[in-house]
Amino acid sequence: MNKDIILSNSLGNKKEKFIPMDPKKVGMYVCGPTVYDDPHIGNARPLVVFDLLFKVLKCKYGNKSVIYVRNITDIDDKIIQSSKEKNISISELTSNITEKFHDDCKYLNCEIPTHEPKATENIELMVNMIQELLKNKFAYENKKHVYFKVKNFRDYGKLSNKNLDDLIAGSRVELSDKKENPEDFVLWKPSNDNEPSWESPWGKGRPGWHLECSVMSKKYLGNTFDIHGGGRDLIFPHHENEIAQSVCANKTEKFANYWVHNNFITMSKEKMAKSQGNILKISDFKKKYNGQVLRLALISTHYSQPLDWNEKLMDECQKTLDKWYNCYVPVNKKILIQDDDLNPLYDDLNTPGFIAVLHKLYDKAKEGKQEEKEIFTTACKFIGLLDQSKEEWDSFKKQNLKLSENDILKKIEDRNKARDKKDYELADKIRNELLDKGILIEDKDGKTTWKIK
RNA sequence: GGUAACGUGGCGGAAUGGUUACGCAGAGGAUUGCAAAUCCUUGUAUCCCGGUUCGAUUCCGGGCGUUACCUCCA
Repeated sequence: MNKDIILSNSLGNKKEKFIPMDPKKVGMYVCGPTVYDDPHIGNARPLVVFDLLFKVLKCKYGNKSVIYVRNITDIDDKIIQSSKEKNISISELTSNITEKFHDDCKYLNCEIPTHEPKATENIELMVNMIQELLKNKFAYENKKHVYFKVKNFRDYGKLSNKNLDDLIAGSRVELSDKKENPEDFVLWKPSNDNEPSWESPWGKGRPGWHLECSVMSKKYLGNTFDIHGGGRDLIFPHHENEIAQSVCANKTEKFANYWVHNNFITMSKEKMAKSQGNILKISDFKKKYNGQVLRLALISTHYSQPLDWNEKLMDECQKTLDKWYNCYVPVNKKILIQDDDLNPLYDDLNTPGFIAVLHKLYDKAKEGKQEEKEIFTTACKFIGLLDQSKEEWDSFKKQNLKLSENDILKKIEDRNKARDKKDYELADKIRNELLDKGILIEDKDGKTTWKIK
C-alpha cells in the first residue's frame, strides 16, 4: 500500500511519518525479557504490539526487508537474586524461563523475530564497547568498576525530558563512593565468587544493565537504525542510557530514529508489576482461554493508552471470536486487504480502529458470499487472529469437558425423545443439567447441536 | 518538587474544527415448544471555567480529578 506508516515517536512526543533509512532494510529493535520470572500479561503487551508493527512494516516494505531483533537478557542482578531464592542454578533458571517465554509467544501467536540474541553470548562485544567509551572519555574506571560519565554527554535526558539537576535531586539515585557523580551508571562491575563472571580488562565481572541492548542492536542493525521499542517504563533510565552508551561509543549523531513505547496494563487503574504483586501470568490463561482471546484483549486498546484489566474484557473477546468464527473459511489464495481497511493500522497502529473494520467485514461476510468470507478471514489473519481452523477453535474448548462426548450425545437423544413426546418439562430438565456442566444445547434447522458455554 | 500521559454514553473504546465510530450490556422484533445461537431495529456521550472561531469534544489558557516516570519494572 502506498500510504505512509505513522508512528508516535517518544523522542519529541509527536506523531510522525515513518521514513526508514533504507526501505530495503528496515530495522526494529525491541527490548525483550529479562528471564528471571514467569512472563505476565504486562510483558505480553509489547510482544503483541511489536509483533503487529512487524507485520505492518512487512506489509509496507516486503517480508524480506524488515529485520526484527528482540533480545533475551540472561545476565542481571535480578536473575542472580531469583536463582538464590529458587535455589536453582542460574543456567537452569534462565533456560527454564526462556522456554516458558517462547511457549507464551507461541500461545499468543507472535511471529519469531529475525534475531533473538542473548546477552551472555555477546559479553565480548560489551567489553569492546566499554573500551570505546573509556577511549572516548565517556567512562572511567574505579576499583574494578567502570561507570558512564553522564556529564560528558550533552544530550542526556533528551528522550525522557529530564535535565541533570532534576535527576540529581531525585531521591532514588544510587549513592556510591566509587562514582564520580551520583547520576553516573555502571557499565561493568566485579562479581563475587558465586556469581557469574567474565574476564575483562577490569578483572572478572559482569556488565551493567543497558549495555546488552546497545551492543546487540549494533550487531544486527548498525550504529543507527529505524525503530526502537519497549514498554514506557524503560524510557528512563534504560533507553536513555542505551542512547548515551551507543552514541558516545559509536560516535554517531543518533541511535534510533523512532522510539515507540507501549503503555501499561493496569489492575484497578494501578500499574501491573512484579514489584506491586498484582501480576497475572500468561500461563494462567492457557487452560481457560485460547491464545487468540488474550491477543484480542491486548489489542482492544491503542498501545499508547493504559489498558485496565478485568474478566469482562476477556469474556467480551471470547464472545467476539466465537461470533467471528461463524464466518471463518479456510483461505488458500492470496487476498489483498483494501487500503482503506488497512489504514487504521498504518496510522500509528490503531488496533481498535482495525477491530471496527473487522466488525464491518464480518457484517458483509455473514450475508453468505464465499468471497466476502475469505476477505474477512484474511483480514483477521493479518493481525494474528482466526489463525486456527474452526475445528481447532472448537476442540480447544472441549479439552476441559467434564462429560464424555458420548454421554452428551446420549443426553441429547433422551431429550429429543422427550421433545417428540412433547414432554417439554423433561426436555428442559435435561438441557439444564447439561447447562450446569457448561454445555449449551442449540436446536437449529431440525438438528440439535451442542457447544461449550 | 520535577517530567509526562489521560478524562468520550451503563461499560469498554476510536476518531474528529461542522456530518453514524465500533463492540458489550439494555430495549423492541424475527426465529423457537421454551431457550440458545443468529439476524433486524433502537435509546444514551465528549470533566469544569474562560479564550480563539460563523462553529470547539477537538486548538489555546486556567482549574479539578486519575495515573505513570524521576537509576527494580514491559
